[in-house]
Amino acid sequence: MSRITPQSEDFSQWYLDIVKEAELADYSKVKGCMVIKPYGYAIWENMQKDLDRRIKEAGVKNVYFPLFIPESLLQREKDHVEGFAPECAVVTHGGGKELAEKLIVRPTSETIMYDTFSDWIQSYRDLPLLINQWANVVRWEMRTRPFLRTTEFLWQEGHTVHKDKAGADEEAHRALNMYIDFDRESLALPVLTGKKSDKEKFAGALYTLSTEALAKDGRAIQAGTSHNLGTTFAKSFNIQYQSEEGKLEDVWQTSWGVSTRLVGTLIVCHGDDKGLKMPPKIAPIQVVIVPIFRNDEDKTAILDAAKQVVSDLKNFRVEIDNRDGQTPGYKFAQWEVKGVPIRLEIGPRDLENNSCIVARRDTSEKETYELSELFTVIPKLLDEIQDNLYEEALNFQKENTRKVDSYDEFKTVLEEKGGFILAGWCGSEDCEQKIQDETKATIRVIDEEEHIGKCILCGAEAKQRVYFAKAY
RNA sequence: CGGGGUAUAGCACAGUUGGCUAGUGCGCUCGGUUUGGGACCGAGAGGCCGCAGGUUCGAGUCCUGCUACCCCGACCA
Repeated sequence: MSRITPQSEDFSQWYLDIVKEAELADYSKVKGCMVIKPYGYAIWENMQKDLDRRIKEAGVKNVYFPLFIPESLLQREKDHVEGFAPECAVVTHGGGKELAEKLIVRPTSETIMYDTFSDWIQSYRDLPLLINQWANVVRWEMRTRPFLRTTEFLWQEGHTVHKDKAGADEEAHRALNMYIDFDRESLALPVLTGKKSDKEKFAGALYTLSTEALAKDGRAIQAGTSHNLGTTFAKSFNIQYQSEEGKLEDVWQTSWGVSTRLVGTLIVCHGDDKGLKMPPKIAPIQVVIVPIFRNDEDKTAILDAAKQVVSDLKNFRVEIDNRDGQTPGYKFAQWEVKGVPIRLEIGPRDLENNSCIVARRDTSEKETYELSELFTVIPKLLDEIQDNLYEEALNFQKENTRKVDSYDEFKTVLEEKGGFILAGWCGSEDCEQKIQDETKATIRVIDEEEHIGKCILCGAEAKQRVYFAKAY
């Protein structure tokens, strides 16, 4: 097995090495698409389970809508279609004949869902409508990278319908907070949150809220978004309800989602030169046992001890690596690439003392424990590792978030350090665009809506204070 | 769509001014020695050299035309 390129040498190559060496995914024969392998899929599956629980706790029901969207339906909302048309895959033939109406492979499901929502909703008693879908979507992006940007990706899209702005605002923020909690508690990821600028918001939305993580190469990565769609789609898709007063009113809507990009986010935020570091909460394997033996007697005794450990830790995801033909050193390295939080080494020396070696992936520390105390030690250690990963990521984020007062300083920090840069902004799209053209940095989120200070580019009174960064 | 590159075994690559039998490392199979930080020895299996033409006694190698993929931009979860 080849070694991994160090992060400092070529981050992009390092990333691709991890995806390959940790057996997360392969390139597929279909351009821009990937084959997600069992280990990579298991990570996504664990995220899915965790998030699905949170979604259901909020009273949101799962549904499934078709993959194909009739072209006319997608075109119903002007801003939305302008945003998505260039990246749509289109089906023109079916049953050997040219279709009377082209079908768009969904880039997102607003249009096809909302056309149906207009039938589902008549009265204020039908609201709020809280719907979620786990699905695949296709966006024909020009440049792709496994997990971080693929032509086809898996995601969760929540779609809710409310009586008024207050209802939609509340839901958009509830979803955002759900993502913040999920990122923190399960993925051990600290995120920056806030509103997007108008230029960066979702096509057709009133406003977009975002969670932004910071990769170890200093670039921002959008982890999740939550949109207040206002009444835009209500008007295009004719979704109205009769209020208590008997009047017809437009509904207010939200949509929110996270994707398989989160798997890539884990890699770029937690990974090191040895490979991936999986947060215990969503690690496919939380503890791996590597038995070490010279002969068959040792092997039998050690495997028996290992099986006892598995049963002591039956509430955890524990695996015994009893493969023949690989040396322990090889196995150690391989499980480190895959980011397994805890490794147990059990050999003849340990067995004599009824003990084993416990190695942490996050700190590389090794300690010896009695076999009989593992059932109390391991759960504690897993929590500790989960917390430690969050702390490390948080420190990194803090160290790489800087405030600047001038454009020169902005450019210097961006070039030399990267990370999030806090700066004043006059609110004009011209300045935003110009900064992007000159530096490649974009506004990730708005920090303060009202701000006293100057726009770093034009020097006018700043309306807002925003976080800039180069982004994935 | 611009700029750069690559195409040879599952993967990473070498293959000279054309030369006869297609190479190396990793991985894989078998046998043995090993096993506490990516083991070693030996024996094997595995190829339409991206596709189509052309030049030549002879093409992986030279010429022409395709096609695909990768990297850097523009677009974006």
